Amino acid sequence: MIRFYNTLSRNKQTLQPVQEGKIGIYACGPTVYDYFHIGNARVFLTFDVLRRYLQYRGFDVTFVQNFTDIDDKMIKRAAELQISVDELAERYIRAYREDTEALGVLPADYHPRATHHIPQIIAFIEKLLEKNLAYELEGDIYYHVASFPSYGKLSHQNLDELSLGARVEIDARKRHPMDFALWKKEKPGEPSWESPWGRGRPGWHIECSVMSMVYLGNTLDIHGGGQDLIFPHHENEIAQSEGVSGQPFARNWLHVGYLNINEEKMSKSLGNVLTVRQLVKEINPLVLRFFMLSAHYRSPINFSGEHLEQAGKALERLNTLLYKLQERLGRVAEGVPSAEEEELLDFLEASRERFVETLDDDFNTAEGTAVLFELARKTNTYLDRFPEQKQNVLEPILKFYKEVNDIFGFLKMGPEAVSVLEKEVEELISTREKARSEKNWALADAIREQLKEKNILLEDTPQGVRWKFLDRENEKS
RNA sequence: GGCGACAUAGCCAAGUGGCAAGGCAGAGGACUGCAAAUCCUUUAUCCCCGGUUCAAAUCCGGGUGUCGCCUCCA
Repeated sequence: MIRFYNTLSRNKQTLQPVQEGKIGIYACGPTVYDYFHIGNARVFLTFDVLRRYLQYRGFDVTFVQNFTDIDDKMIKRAAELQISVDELAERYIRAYREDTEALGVLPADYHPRATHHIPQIIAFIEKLLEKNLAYELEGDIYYHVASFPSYGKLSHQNLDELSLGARVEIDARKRHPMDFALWKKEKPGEPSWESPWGRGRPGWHIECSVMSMVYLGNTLDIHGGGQDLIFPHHENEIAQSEGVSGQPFARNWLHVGYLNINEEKMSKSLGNVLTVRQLVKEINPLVLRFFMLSAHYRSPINFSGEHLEQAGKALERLNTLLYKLQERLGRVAEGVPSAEEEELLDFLEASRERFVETLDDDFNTAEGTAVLFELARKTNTYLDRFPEQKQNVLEPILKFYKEVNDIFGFLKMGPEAVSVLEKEVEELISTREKARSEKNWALADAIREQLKEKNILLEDTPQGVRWKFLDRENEKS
C-alpha cells in the first residue's frame, strides 16, 4: 500500500490509480528563460526518483513535465538578449537537458511546450467561456473565480480571505480581484497567435491544465511541483480543469519543500541564486543527489558547503563498500552459506522489505538511505571478520544496492568503480610492496605520497594493497 | 489581517502512542610499520507549561521561537 501526503486533503492517502497498474504524473516544469537553480533541481530530482520508484513498484508510469516557453519573463528576457522568444526557449531547453543529465535526472516521457499546444489551449478556453466560467474583457479572457464554488480548496483559503490580504493593485475592470488571465491580448512586438478573440497569447496557468489533460486525461494520479505553486498556480489549474471536465483534476497533490541557501531564501534580490550549471562545475552532482534525498521531500532543506561536505563523506562510506564488494567478488569461495552468512542474507531481505515499506509511506527517502547504511555496517562486519567470502552472499547484497541505485541514482556503480591502472602506476605499487616487505618505510611512504598527488589513494589491508581514485570533486564545496 | 509549516545530540536528519533510525563531527578501544578503510564502545531531560492515557517526541490546549504562502517564483 503506497501512501502520499495530499496537499488537498492534508492527509496521507492511499494511492489508488485511475487505471489499475498505471500512474500518470504531471510535474510543473521550468520557465525556460534562464538556467534552472538548485531549488528547481530539488523538484526535478524528487519527481525523477518518485517516478523511478513507482516503476520499481511495478506501475506503468507516464511522466509529463512541461516547459513554459511563453510568458512575461520569456518576453522580457528575450528582449534583453535581443533574440526571439523561440530562440530563447530553444537555448534554455537545451541547457535544461544538459543540466538534468548531469544530475542523473531522466527525461520525462513527454516534455510538452505551451507554444506547441495553442489550438488545444484555445479550445479549452472556449469551453470555459461556454460554461460561463470565463469572460472577455477588451481582448483578454479572464477566468471568473467566483463562479467556481470550491475555489481555494487546495490552498485552504476562501475568496474573502484572499481578497483581504491582496497587496496587488486591483484591476477595477475585472469582476473579481482574483480573476486571472487565460488569454492575453497581443502587444506590439510580442509573439501572438490567432484566436476567436483576436491575436494574443495564453496566460500562464492554462497551459498546465490543457497539456496535463491532453497527455494524461481528465484525472491525473499525481500532480505536483514546488510548494510555492500551491497558490495561485495549482489552485487555478483546478478551477480551469474541473470547470471544464466536472471531474477531480488530480488524486494526489504533491508539493516539494523549499531549498534555502545558508538559511536564506534564494532570490535574485539577495543575489544568492545558485544554478545547477554553476554548481556541477564545482561539486560532484551525485553528492547533490544524495544530499537532497537524505531529507524528506516535504521538509525545507538548507543548502550549504558544510552540509554538502557531510553528505559527500556519508556517500563515500557507501561507495567504499560497493568498491570492496566488487573487488572481493573477484576472488570468492564457493559453498553453502554458514549460519552467520545466512543471518546476513536474512538481514538483506529485511532491509529490502524495510526500504520498500518506508518509501511506500509518503516517499520517505531519508529513512530509505538509513536502510542502506545499516546494511553497509553489517556487510562491512562480514567483510572484516571472514578472510574469505562467498559469492552467493556478496552477489545478492551488491544486487540490492544496484536495485536501489536504479531508483536513487547516487551510488558509484559499474565498471568505473573497479578500473585498470596504468602500467606505470602498477609498477610503482609493486615497488612499494617490495619496499614494505623490506621495511623500507621511507620509500613506501614516499611512493604513497607520490600516488596521492596523482589522485590515487593506497590502502594496505590484510588482503593486500588496495587503491582507489580520490574523488577530488567531493572536497570542494 | 487570513492560511500554513517547522522546533529531536556539536551539526544534518528519520520517527504521528509502547525502552529515541541513520549520517557527519568528537571521545575511547581493536586492526595497522605509519596511514587509510573497517569494526566495537560511547555522546539526547525530543523548545516551554498544562492536559488526555497504563504508556506521549508522537494526541489535545496554551505559550515562545523560526520560516513560508496570501504578488512572478520550484
